[in-house]
Amino acid sequence: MAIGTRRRTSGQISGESIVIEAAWMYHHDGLNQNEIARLLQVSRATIVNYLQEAKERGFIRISLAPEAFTSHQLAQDLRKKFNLQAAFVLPHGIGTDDEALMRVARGAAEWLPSLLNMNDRLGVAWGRTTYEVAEAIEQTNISGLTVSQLIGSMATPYGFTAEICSANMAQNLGASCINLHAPAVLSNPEIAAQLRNEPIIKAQLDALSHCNKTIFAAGSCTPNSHIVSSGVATVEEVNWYIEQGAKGVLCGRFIDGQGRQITGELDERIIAVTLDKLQGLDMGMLVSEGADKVVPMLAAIAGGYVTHIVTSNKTAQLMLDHTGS
Amino acid sequence: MAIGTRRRTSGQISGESIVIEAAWMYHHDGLNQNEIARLLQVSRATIVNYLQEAKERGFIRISLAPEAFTSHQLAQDLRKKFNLQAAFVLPHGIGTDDEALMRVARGAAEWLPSLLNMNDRLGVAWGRTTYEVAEAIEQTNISGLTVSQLIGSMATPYGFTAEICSANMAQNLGASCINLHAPAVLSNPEIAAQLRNEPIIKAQLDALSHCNKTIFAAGSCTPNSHIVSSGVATVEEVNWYIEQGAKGVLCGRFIDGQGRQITGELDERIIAVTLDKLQGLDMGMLVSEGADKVVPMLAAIAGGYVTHIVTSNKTAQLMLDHTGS
DNA sequence: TCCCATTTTTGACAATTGTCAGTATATAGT
DNA sequence: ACTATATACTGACAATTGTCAAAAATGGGA
Repeated sequence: MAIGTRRRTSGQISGESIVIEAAWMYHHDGLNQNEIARLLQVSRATIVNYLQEAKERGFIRISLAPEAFTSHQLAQDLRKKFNLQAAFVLPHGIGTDDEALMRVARGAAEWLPSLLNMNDRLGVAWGRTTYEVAEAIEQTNISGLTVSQLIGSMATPYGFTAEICSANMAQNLGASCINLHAPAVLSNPEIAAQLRNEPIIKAQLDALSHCNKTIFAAGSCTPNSHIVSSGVATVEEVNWYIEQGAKGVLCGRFIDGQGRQITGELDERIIAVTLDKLQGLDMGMLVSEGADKVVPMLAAIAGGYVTHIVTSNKTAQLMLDHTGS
Repeated sequence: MAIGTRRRTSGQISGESIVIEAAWMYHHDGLNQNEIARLLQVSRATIVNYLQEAKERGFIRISLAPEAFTSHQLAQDLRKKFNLQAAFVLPHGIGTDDEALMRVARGAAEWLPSLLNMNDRLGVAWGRTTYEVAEAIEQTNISGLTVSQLIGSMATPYGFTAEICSANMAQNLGASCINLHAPAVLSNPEIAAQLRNEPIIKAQLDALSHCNKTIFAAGSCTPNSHIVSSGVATVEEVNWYIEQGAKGVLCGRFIDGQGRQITGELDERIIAVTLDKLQGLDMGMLVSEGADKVVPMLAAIAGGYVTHIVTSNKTAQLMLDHTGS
């Protein structure tokens, strides 16, 4: 058998089988490379190559068990204090805040597939965090899953759009994707209303109403935050919302400290899901990280949009320590 | 932050967080132990300890991607020839047949959880193979899953019973378990009939009828096979069934080359699911390995009990080469 | 406060794994 | 049949990881 699968003497087909064989022996049988080399009658260096090929081709999957991040004290505390189904708390690490955000995104990417079932309809928001989560998801295949884009697209300096967020996520989850083929913000309420009534857009917005799970980030609500730099709102508009008591941004909508939507002129011009559709779903996964996100996150939780949370231990601690405004 | 999570200066809680941190840095960030040691300000040997602790506590999961075993030529050929949903073909390896069986069992254990959805009802057969599969499943949690025992128990020289097979599997899948609290074989048909009518047993047998997925092995049908040594049937009984054209054994029932059940006196005395309940389900996973299992496996497939198959490349090749009886 | 049992960490050494330039084998083109 | 080119493999050396006995730190009792 071993000789029959020698690579040199074979085509491509059994050629890959010896790679799998080596990977199995190494990772399951716990043999070391010398033993495997002897058994398969090749040099040890070749085994190194086989193992690398197995890694590159994605045959070998290394993941950290979700329990490690949901079971420790900080995660439990979060879960209890905010009445969540589960909290996933990653080490913040010693790096920059940006590195911590990447960690949180990768953590969410690893956790998300295990929370999805066949035939779920997942709504996906837009933002740096969401984009990184989508990118970091490893290829899986959840049968019958549908991914929907919760907010229209913006041309941004960041180089990723809401469409790319949802499309990437759908791609990596093996899901079908419903995009919103519309800009997020229009210049006046009338054209926005017209667009919402276009059959194509109407159908897409309708599909959003039937999402049973969502993933989103909490946006901070300050004149120098993402909502302004991405061009969704002007500084004046944001200041107006702040005056009305806005504490955070969710899918392009402003919310107060209790998570209630604050409606203003801007809301008439936005093409996005309405917040009432996001309350009380089977799952609402809030993925955010950073001191500036604490208040928006608490607001989102208060509004009943959140059942699962992914953040770092640093941010989690700030959330627990936060004394209600 | 790093200093705050130092182990020496803390209780147990943040003590485990540094273990997770090290594991994350190593496996996700791709740092080596020296870099991690420097960043966390401990010696490299300590990092080794942390990583081992993470491994032991199951924080780190290494698995081989199912695609590696379902996508290559042999698996595709099996799938097409026998009209299966999927085939999972593992390397037989250079070891003994017993080692190959263990591999196949572990392969099935790794594949099974990804084929189960919430609220499934999984029927579990009995045998060495089934036992090893159950043992090898890593702890997961499939919500609402129910595991049912397809055949009553036997006291065997092997030290495992049908109850242990299903209980272990349920345990490791985080499922609830319906056991059949009855012996597999009784001394006469009358007492078997009485037992089947006992309310408790009746309810349990009834539950079996509602399984939508099953996992089982094909038993060979010869005087020196498992079915005799386990005490289910005598040599005389097996010989009688062979004369009637029996080619294999499934859940204690004899089947011919087309997978049709051959009924005899013994069937009256057995407490087990009836084979018609196992046909055309959402999933029927056949896990078997060895040259002597080829004919029984083909019979089981012909009978429509099988949608998924797990075996070795050696056995798979024999199945493909087999020229009809 | 000091001491002792236990746990955690460490440094030095051993074993394993990764790299890379060079060699062997297969494949395609004339 | 004979090169040219690409692909797969190997040996020697470098880097990383694992082991283990000894040292440091912890946490209770006297």
